[in-house]
Amino acid sequence: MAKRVTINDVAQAAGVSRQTVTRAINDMGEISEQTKQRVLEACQRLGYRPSRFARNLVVRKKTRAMGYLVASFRNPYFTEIAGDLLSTAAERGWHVVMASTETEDEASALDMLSGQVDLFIGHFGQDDGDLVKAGRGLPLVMLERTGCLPGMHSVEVDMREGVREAIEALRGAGARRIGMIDSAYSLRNSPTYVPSPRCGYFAEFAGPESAKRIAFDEESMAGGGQAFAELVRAHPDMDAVLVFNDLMAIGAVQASHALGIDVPGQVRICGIDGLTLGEAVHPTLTTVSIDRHALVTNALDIADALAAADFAELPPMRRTVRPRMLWRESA
Amino acid sequence: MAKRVTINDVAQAAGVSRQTVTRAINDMGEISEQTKQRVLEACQRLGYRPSRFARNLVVRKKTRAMGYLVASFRNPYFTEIAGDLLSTAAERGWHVVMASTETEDEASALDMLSGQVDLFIGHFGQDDGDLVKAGRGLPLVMLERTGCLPGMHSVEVDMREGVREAIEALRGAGARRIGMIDSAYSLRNSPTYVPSPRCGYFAEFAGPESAKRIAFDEESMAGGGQAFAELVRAHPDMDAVLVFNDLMAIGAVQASHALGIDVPGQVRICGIDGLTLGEAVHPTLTTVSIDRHALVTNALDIADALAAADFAELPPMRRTVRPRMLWRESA
DNA sequence: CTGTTAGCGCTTTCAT
DNA sequence: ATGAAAGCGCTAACAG
Repeated sequence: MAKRVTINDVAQAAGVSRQTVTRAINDMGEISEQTKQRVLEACQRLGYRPSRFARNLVVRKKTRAMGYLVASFRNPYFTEIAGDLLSTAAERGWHVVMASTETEDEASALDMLSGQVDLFIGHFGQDDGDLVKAGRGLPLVMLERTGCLPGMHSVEVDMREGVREAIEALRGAGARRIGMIDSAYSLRNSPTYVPSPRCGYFAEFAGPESAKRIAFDEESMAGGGQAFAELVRAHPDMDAVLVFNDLMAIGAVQASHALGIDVPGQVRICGIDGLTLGEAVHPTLTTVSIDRHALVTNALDIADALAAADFAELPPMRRTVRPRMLWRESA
Repeated sequence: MAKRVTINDVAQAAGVSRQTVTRAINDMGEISEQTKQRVLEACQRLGYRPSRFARNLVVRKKTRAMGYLVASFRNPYFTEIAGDLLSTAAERGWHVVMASTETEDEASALDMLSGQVDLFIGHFGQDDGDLVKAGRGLPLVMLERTGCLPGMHSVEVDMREGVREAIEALRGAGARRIGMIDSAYSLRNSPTYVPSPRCGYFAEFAGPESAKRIAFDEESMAGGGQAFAELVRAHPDMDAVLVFNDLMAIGAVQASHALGIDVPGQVRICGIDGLTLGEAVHPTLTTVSIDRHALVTNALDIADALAAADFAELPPMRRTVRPRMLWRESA
């Protein structure tokens, strides 16, 4: 590996001092146009690139950076959050370094980014201990989950309340035999299916006999369609279904056409998330809407608080966002 | 602004030297468990966070970072590219700092990131000059566009060929009076609508009389639906329409239901992009598909080449990706 | 207008 | 097992 071209090399080549080189490349004035050109020409010739680390080290202006772990780029729920986070973070003077945990595991993503950022934000799935270790002890702002270790902060979504409201609303609309389509996400970490928290709340509020009407599949439109077909076949009398997320719910709505099932006449479908995309299907998707903007804003408030304390370990901060029913056509 | 807590402060507080602190916080061994604990406790107490800049400055391992400007998080085309870029970049040892240019303009995004990254990648819209200036002369890898200034590299998509093929295919399927739905994006920078390049190719291949059958609207499903309605009203005899992108095309397909127009029987609809989402509508969307993965891979090849040259100014590199028809049901 | 001096905060030798 | 010295590459503050 050839030695790096530094400001000294350029200074020497141009026959000036380092300081003059600095003045030229940052056009700071106090330099004659002639020498400036000579210096810039030397930079060009030597292929000089200033070290961003050296510069940031010496410049007082503190640049704050957060690492954001994106769970999936295939689910608009996460990309909408990413977009919101990016623009809001920029407004508040944050840089956002992103990593995808779709292919890579969370720990290695944290590990990779730990030298580049001041804190992490994301929807985390791994164990608390692994996370702080991989993150080199940097603060973590956890979305839709609570952590128990020091340095872990969180923005929760009160999904228990959301599910309760949805079940109640479906009942109010006349539904009697409600089913649920759950995510098979747990299969990624465990050999056997474990109901998601959302599914747990469903069981809690929909009553014990409804626990039979549960199907699970991968978190995609196709998965949702699949599970819906399965559920309808096994329980022809089912008159409503709560779906783990909108992506799967949209798949269920699509599948209903192929299966010749009238929605909401025969079966009511209710998703969770509140995606805009839910308006693109027929019938449009009724859903438990999560306020993504509030989620992001709360997370950034925590980030700002941490920054104000120079990222020292602070007592855990917790915020909660309350979802609300978004009544459209499918239920 | 309180002075930053440095390694020296910790060393002093723990009654050891800086090096010992380094050993403790990076668990490097050659240190007694006892002093290590004492040092870590002091770190905790003082709220010490190592400076990532100082560390990166002195560590030999070079970390490479790219700035990626995302045009929109509301169009899956861009988020799919983002996801692909993120995972591929991680594999190749790159960090990706992202900024959204949906709310912020490109120049200020570049300016903001210029101190944090080694090069930029993105779908750029602004003038070459503004871009290099805002990017502080860092190399730019432009997606679906060519730049003329030194330091600008690009991965083009041969959309002229793509549109030619689409028009030909529509003609081959029997279409005679083809229209186009264009993006109104130009209105963002100019006071009056300017046809996009895609629309230019359309005019070139669809013949002069088709130039009357052009409508434009914002790049969204709603915009596509709007434009489709407008076009159908003005030209009831139109038998096919090429749409600027899949998002708008999906909107057009949705609108066709409301308008009672049979697709493809009455009007054939062909999008551009090749989104997976095109399979979620009925009828599924025929489209000119762009290989996003190839786009990203080519961009990263260029990035790697630049990194290999320590980001010195290299002669412009250009790659081209060829789109291909993806024949589904809507045309 | 240009050069000199003095660090930024950390890790790497190399002693001890 | 610990400490001292020597920078990493750059810019701020002052001289001249």
